[in-house]
Amino acid sequence: MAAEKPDKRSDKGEVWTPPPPGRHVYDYPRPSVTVDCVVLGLDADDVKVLLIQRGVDPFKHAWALPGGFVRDHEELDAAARRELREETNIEDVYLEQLYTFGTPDRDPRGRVITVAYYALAKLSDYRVKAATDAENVGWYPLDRLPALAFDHAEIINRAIERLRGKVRYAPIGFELLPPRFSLTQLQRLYEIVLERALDKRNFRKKILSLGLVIETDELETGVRHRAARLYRFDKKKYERLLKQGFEFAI
Amino acid sequence: MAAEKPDKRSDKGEVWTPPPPGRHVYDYPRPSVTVDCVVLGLDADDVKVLLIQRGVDPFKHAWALPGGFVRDHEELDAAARRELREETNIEDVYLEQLYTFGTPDRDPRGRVITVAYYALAKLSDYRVKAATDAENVGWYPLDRLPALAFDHAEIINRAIERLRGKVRYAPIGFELLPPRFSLTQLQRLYEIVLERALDKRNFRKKILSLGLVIETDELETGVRHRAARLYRFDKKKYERLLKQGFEFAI
DNA sequence: CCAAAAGTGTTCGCGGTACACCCATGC
DNA sequence: GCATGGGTGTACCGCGAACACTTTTGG
Repeated sequence: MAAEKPDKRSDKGEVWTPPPPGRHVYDYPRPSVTVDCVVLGLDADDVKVLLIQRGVDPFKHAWALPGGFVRDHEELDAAARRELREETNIEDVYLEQLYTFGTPDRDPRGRVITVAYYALAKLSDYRVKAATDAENVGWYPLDRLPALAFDHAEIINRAIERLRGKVRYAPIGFELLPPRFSLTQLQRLYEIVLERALDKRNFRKKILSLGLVIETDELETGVRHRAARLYRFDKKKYERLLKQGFEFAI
Repeated sequence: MAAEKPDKRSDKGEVWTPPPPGRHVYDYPRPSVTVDCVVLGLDADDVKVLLIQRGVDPFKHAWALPGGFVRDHEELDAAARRELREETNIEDVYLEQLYTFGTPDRDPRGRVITVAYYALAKLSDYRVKAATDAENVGWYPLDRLPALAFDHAEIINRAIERLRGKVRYAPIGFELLPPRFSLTQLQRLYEIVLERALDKRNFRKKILSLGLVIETDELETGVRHRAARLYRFDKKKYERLLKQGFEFAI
C-alpha cells in the first residue's frame, strides 16, 4: 500500500520530514480509507488477477491487491487510478467501483475501510512490464491464488462475480481483448468467463447479429494454420444505440 | 497505520498520556465515513423514497436521506441498519450496499465519504409511523422530490437505477409488497418500476410458470369489486433452486 | 499431404407476444 | 343492474439450441 510508506510523500523531491505529531485532531475516531484494485486480465486459458507482494508488515511477503490510502482532496476513482499507476504502471483501463469493505477488524492495524474497484486490462499489454518489474508483481490465475493479505481473497471473489454477471449484458468483455480480435478469441473469452462451452456457429450468428462487432480487412498472423479474420468492437455505434434504449446481451 | 494510533507512540519508551477526552490524533488527515440509506417503497402509482428533514446546518430545513456516522467498531451494514432504526423506526428490511460516494467537496464541512445503501420497504408498514412521527419524516415520489441536501439526489438516482436493473433478474420486488399479494399488485409493481405496461395474461403465465409464486386460499378484502386471490412468494424454494443454478427472470 | 483451426446453414421446439371476452362482487 | 376489476386460452413468430462438413494455411 503505497501511501502508507512515508517516502511516497516525497513526490516533489523535498526531503520528507515526519509530520508533527498531533497534526490532525478530531473529536471522534475516524477510519482510514483506502482503495484496492482487482485488475483482471485474460490469458490463453483463464482469467488472471494482478497481485503485488507486500514488503512490510502486516502480511509481509503475502500477496495483495494494488491499492493505498485515499488522499485528502482526491476523488475515489482518481485514487484507484493513481495507485494502479504507481504500483503497477497500468493506465487507461476500464475501471469501475465494486464494493466497499469495512469489517472492523479486516486490517490488524486499525479501522480501515476500503473502497474496492475492479479493472479490466489487456493482459498482453502488461505481461512484459509486470514480469520484469523490479518489484514483485505478478498475474495469478483465479484458481491458483497465493496466500493473500487482509480480506483480498473475498474482494477478488466479488470482482469475478461482478465480471461474470456483467459480461452478459454489457460489452465489457472487449476491454479484455486487443483492439482487433478474432471471433474465436471472443468466444474463448465468454467461455472462460462464463465457465461453459458455447456453440461456434450460434455464437457467431448471435454476436454478428448485434451489429457491433465489425469485420476488418486484417487477418491473424503468426499462426501455423489458416489465419482468422480480425474484428473490432464499434464503441461509437454502441453508445449511440444505448441512448435509444438498446440492450446488449449475449 | 499503526504508527498513527496514539497508543503506539509509547513504542519509543515515552510515557504515553491519554489524549484529552474526545480527541483523536492522526499523522495524516482522515475522512469521516458515513452511511446513507435510500429507502424505497411502493405506493399505488409510484415508487416513493423516505426522507427526513434536517434540523441543523449545513442544509438546514432541506430534506436528506437517513444516515449518519459509522461507529468505530461497527460493520457498515450494521451502521446502515442502526441509522435506519434510529431515524425512521424502520427495521427488518431488505438492505443492500449501493455505491460509495466520495467526491472531496460533497459535504461543506469537510471530507466525508458516504457508503450508500438502498432498502426496500413495505410502505404500508411504515406509512402511519412516518406520517405521525414527531420529527419530519416523509415519503416522496421520485418525480416530485423536495430540495435535497448534499449529493443525495444523485444517490437516489443510482438507487432507482439499481432497483430497475435488479428487479428483472432477482426476486427483490417481493420486498416491496406485503407477504400476501394479488397478481395484479405484483404486475403493477413491475409496471411502475420498469415504467412500461405489461400484458396481463402473459405476465401471469410467466410468473406462475416460475413456480415461485404460490396460490393461497386467501382473498383480497375491502374492495368493492370481485376480490382477487392472494399469492405468496416461496422464498425457501427460491433459495433451493438458486443453489442449482436457477435464474429468476421476468 | 497432413495437422489445425476457420468458416459456414438448416431444422426444431420453446418461449415471448399479441389479442378479447366472460365472471364475480359490492353498491 | 351496473361499474369495476378478476380471471382465462390460443395462434403466430422469432430466437436459441442442436448439429457436421468443407476450406484454408503453414510446415
